[in-house]
Amino acid sequence: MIKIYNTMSRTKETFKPLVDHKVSMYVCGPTVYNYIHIGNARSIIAFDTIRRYFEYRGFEVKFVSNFTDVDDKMINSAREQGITVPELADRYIGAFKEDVQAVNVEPATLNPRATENIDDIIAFIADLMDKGFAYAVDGDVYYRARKFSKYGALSHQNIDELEQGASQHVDDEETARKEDPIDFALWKAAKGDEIAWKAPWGIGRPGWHIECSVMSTKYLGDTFDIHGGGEDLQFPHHENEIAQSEAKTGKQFARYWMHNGFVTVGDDNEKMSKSLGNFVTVHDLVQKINPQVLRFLMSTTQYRRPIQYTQASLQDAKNNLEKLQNAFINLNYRLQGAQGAADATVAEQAAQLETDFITAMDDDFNAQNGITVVYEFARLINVYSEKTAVNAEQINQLLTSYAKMAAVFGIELKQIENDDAEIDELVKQRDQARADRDFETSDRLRNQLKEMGVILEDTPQGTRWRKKDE
RNA sequence: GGCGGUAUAGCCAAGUGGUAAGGCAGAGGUCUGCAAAACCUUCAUCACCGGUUCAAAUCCGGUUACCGCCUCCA
Repeated sequence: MIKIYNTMSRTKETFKPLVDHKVSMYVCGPTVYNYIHIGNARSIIAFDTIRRYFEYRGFEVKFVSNFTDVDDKMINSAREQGITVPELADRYIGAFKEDVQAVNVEPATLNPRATENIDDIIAFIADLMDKGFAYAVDGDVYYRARKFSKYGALSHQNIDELEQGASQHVDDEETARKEDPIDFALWKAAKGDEIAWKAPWGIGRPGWHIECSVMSTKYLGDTFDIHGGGEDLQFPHHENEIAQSEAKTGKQFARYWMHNGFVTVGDDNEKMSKSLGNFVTVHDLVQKINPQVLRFLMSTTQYRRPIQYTQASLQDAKNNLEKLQNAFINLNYRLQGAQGAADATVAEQAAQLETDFITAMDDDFNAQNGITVVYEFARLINVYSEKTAVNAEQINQLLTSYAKMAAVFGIELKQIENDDAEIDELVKQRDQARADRDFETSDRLRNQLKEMGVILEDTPQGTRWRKKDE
């Protein structure tokens, strides 16, 4: 039984999908006006891990994540760069896809774009106007938040206690146009010659919140299983999505609300964000480090907990990842000449660990406990690897089971593939020197290989080598 | 002001009543010609104060510090 912490109820609830063995998920995607930073990546990776775990447990997942490809920031950024908004969007959607692929995120089932759904958005807004939940003022359209009685239920806010302008992001001119300061924009009238579409109430573009209501219900149905995003989206974004969607359909919107914690930086553990300027982009980071290390750092903390991004945490992730990879390599290496009988105790222990893994992950995707089981599996494998007699079939079973677990976290474990004749030759020469007990020569050769970034490992089955990963 | 979250070893971190998982780093050891990899051993009384209980990191009350949201944000 998978349990999910539902932000709406603030408790862990047993997950019961709308349709047996299927999960429908919608996760709010980025506004594509620049590269994503590792805080954005955290969210994407957290939900990718959740999605992968559902798949591990045999669910079929329909995963929809949008691109916000028109808004103020898009318009301003495009203007500054002297290109059109669609050009800007195409550029950064391309970059987004490269970045998430680098950290091994499975492609979404669908990545709808706001601008490709304008007709649906207009129809949705028109419906809200008909139902009395929306009103037009000088080409803008606003939602009457107070009319939706459950407004504030998700974030557990009382409308009357919300402090106006606490975030210092209110626009006084806009507030003056609204019936109530709490109302939010569904449609924004075009200023000047900026990108715009024609709607019954005037030329303009959709507000931010409406696109998610439209695209999620369009592709997943009026009611779907899971809606996710960063915890900063709880209010107002997700609150507004609920208000819009449920006012229109009269049905429950998302059934489980999941929110991931932030990546924090600096001594005071401040939230990483574009507006604070304290961010590291995935694009830059993966030039410097193995993307798998970033993936590992991001996916092995429980998704609701914050992650501290520091050099030390990165180094930690690198060491741990290597440890897991080494176990795979060590056992894989024993495949050659494996002729022993299977070990029943080992098989039993492996089965137990699989059960432990499920127990850990079923509890609201507790990755920290899940990864602990993977470490234990690695130890089991290493111990087995050192046995004099091993069984090929058992090796394959262990490796498959182990790799499947690791894959939930987006960790790809694979055999080292060496195809460098020059290195092979040097290794061979060193082996000969060792056989001749000419250790001066063998050590010289080993140092020479080290200079080339090659690590040697002498095992009872022979010497093997691998490139040192920076 | 309102709502919420954190505080566990040098670092990361699990743990919601029964006597502190796991990983990194460190120390010692095994294996090795020496290494590497791996394995074994070792390393904390849980921010503070008070209370409930046979028993609390875990429950209650209070204090302190830090973080997030309150119409840009993952």
